[in-house]
Amino acid sequence: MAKIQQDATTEERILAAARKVFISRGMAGARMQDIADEAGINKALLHYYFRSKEKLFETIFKELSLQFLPRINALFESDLSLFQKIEIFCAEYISKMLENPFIPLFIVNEINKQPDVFLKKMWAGKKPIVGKLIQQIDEEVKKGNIKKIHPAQLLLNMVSMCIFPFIGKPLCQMVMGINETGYRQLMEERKQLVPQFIIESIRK
Amino acid sequence: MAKIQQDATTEERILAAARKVFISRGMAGARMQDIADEAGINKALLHYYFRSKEKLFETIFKELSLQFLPRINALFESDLSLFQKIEIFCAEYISKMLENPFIPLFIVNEINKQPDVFLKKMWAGKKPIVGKLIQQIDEEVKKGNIKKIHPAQLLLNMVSMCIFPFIGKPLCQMVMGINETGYRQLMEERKQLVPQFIIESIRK
DNA sequence: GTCTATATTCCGATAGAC
DNA sequence: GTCTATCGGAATATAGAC
Repeated sequence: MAKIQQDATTEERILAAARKVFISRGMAGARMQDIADEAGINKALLHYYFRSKEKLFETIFKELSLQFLPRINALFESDLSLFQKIEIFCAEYISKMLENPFIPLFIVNEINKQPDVFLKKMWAGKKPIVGKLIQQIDEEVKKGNIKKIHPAQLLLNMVSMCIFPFIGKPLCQMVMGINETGYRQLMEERKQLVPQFIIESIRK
Repeated sequence: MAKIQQDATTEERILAAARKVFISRGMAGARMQDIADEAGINKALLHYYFRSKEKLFETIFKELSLQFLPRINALFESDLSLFQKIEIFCAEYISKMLENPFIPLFIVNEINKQPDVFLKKMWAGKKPIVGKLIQQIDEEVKKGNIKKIHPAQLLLNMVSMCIFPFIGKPLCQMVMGINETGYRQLMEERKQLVPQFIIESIRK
């Protein structure tokens, strides 16, 4: 059942296969045999390229969980206005997740399984920088431009509305009774709708 | 490492232990040995009471995922106003999750691992009934009481803001740099804040 | 009902030929 | 680099004594 592109190098084929299997089954549920089958190679070759299942997982997790961090940090630390940051964040983030709807659940899930050392090992101190954004929210409140709100709550609302619909995708589809197309339409709409929703709720 | 109450029956001790282990590690990550240790009994007894790991998991998953369904359906199908339903749902749901912060991720995660047959087997047709709530939103829009919004989007916003902060708990704590107490305070605040936030965003 | 001991299957990892 | 064959351990499940 090898579905990975045949023209890629072996290492690239392994990575693509590992990405697919780890995302859909998680570290504990993934099998090296499945990854090998998916890559169209032998199990032993996995260990030749990556010493162990853990090392392979580490590679994939780092890649997936850190891929958007530079862009997010650049956005949040930029000199754009608060409203502009909200609009851009929602639109970009939802677009990215539409390309790969199962990545957020994969990441959140693995983080929860290893609350302690995990992140220090995987992220080595890297994390989203929200200081300036928080400060901007506080300033807008003080200036009287928006309603009084705890900055962390506003940030949490924004992130929740962007990410949860992907984390709960199957559940959403079942409850709403919609198919793949209906789901995608809903998500496309949210790129504009979520920022509107947030801005309406905080403006005076 | 038996931490379960000693006065309970063996079956109850097994269920309590299984709940704890399955919630924190998931079906694939859980070990029958861990459940036995947690219950303070022998591995073989698990198979005596529940034929297999799968049967035991099924019992726990059904119990946890269906426990709030009757109350939610009763609320959504009631004759309360739209705003009352939003207020009660958020307050009750956040309260319940504060007692057991890891249940939502457990459920969402397992659902995603078995998109197809899983729910039919586990829920057997049961699911949240949102028909009347959707209808109420449509009516309020038509009456001109609230802004024009797709009912599914409003529902999705509400559910996202209630559930995601628990699903992403460790991530939230890390990004915000807050401890357990700070996190709980934030969640307590959200019981009032989320309904306010929603109502502000849709009222004209 | 509860235990110890054991069967059985599965899976990550390695050895060694090509 | 890539394969086949196999080791060794871990995990689910069962047998059988008490």
